[in-house]
Amino acid sequence: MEKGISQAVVRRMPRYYRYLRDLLEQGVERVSSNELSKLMKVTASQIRQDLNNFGGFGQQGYGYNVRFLYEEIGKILGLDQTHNLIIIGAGNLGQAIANYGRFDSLGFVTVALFDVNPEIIGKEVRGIKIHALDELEVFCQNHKVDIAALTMPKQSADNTAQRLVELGIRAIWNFAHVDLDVDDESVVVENVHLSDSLMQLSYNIVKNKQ
Amino acid sequence: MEKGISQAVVRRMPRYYRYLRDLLEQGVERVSSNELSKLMKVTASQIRQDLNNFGGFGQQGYGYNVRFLYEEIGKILGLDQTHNLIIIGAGNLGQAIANYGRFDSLGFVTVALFDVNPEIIGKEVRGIKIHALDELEVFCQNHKVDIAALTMPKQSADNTAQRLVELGIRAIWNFAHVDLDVDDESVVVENVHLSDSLMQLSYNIVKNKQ
DNA sequence: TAGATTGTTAATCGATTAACAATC
DNA sequence: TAGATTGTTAATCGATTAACAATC
Repeated sequence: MEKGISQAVVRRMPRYYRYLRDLLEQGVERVSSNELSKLMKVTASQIRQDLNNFGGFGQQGYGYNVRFLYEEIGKILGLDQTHNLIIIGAGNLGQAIANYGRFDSLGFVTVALFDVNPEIIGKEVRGIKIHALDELEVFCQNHKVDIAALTMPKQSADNTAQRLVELGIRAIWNFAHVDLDVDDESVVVENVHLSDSLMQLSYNIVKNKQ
Repeated sequence: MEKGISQAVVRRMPRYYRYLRDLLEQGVERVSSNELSKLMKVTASQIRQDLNNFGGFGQQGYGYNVRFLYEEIGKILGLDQTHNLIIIGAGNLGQAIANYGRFDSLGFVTVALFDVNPEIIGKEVRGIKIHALDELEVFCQNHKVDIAALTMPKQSADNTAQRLVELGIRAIWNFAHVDLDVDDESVVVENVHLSDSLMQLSYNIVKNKQ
């Protein structure tokens, strides 16, 4: 359907979504690309171009209806459906994600955690059970699982990713800091390399100092 | 010094750094842009262009010395110096960062956590004390603090960022999902919007399904 | 209708890739 | 020296911005 939309555009959509929710909460009914551009510090041109990749959501002479646009972007981002999430690696980061309620309100529901540490297997995080990693196959065969968050050491990430692909997972949200080697085109991989981000920060500090 | 280098290039540097460390650990001494390009799945041209923004690290007919290049990129990223980090918001995510030993080995040392919750103030995470947020000013005046990680609810993020800027902090690593309004050009802001990343993932799942 | 603002085409800008002379 | 591979310039590609006709 919407083919060939660049990831540069896609990456900006959540940000629009965020600003529109704020406007909505403030009771603002309509917004022009110009007003939004001032708020978001991007060009009005970019906003109109970005949105028109997905359809004409505005009206000449009026602008955009905030609620309508908010909901449309929600649909574009797939937030109108529920995504079941499992978390592999129930360490601090895994538990942080499991505990983060906001993801639920966006439709991302954590259904299980997995770990290899016998001391935490069987325990619960916010009512969600920590399973043994060995049970991954059985669990995935018996539950609908859309997304797996990998919050585990990088040594076993590649192997686990492979198992997940074979189990027909749709997407991997990878926090392990390797670049996963997933050939299967139908599996979406999104990397969050926190240390890369910290290094970029550090680069900019050093640059600023000069 | 190195002026006008685009963030697109900077963002790729940590990735080079990662691959070079892997090569180093494997005992590889030299690598050509062509070999590296196959490994990293980028063009050799891009590698050479990227690196030459910072200087000529290679040698015609030979390629790049892995150890030398690794160390040079480390310097470019400011990893040859220690950065002191404070974490504001000692919830799951804050504690996950404090517990993550790898940052230490990159020279990012967590020196304190802050929170408003009296139940956790005074406790420790990996030997690092959780302070009352009220003590922020006193702490920063008495310790060298380079980076503040904001792992707190978005409601108070703007206000806290302002306090940090006034305290002369160098950089803010922002996990609160607002776009911080920091005017001061000398303060580096790096945003990590986990929910944005999850929405991008979700977009790509929906797109793939069609 | 007149004014406002979109949707969309055209122009510009920047980033990526290709090519090749320089040189180890 | 000959072969290999960089550093760098030129060509291409894609993304952003500007402009404006369409239209509410």
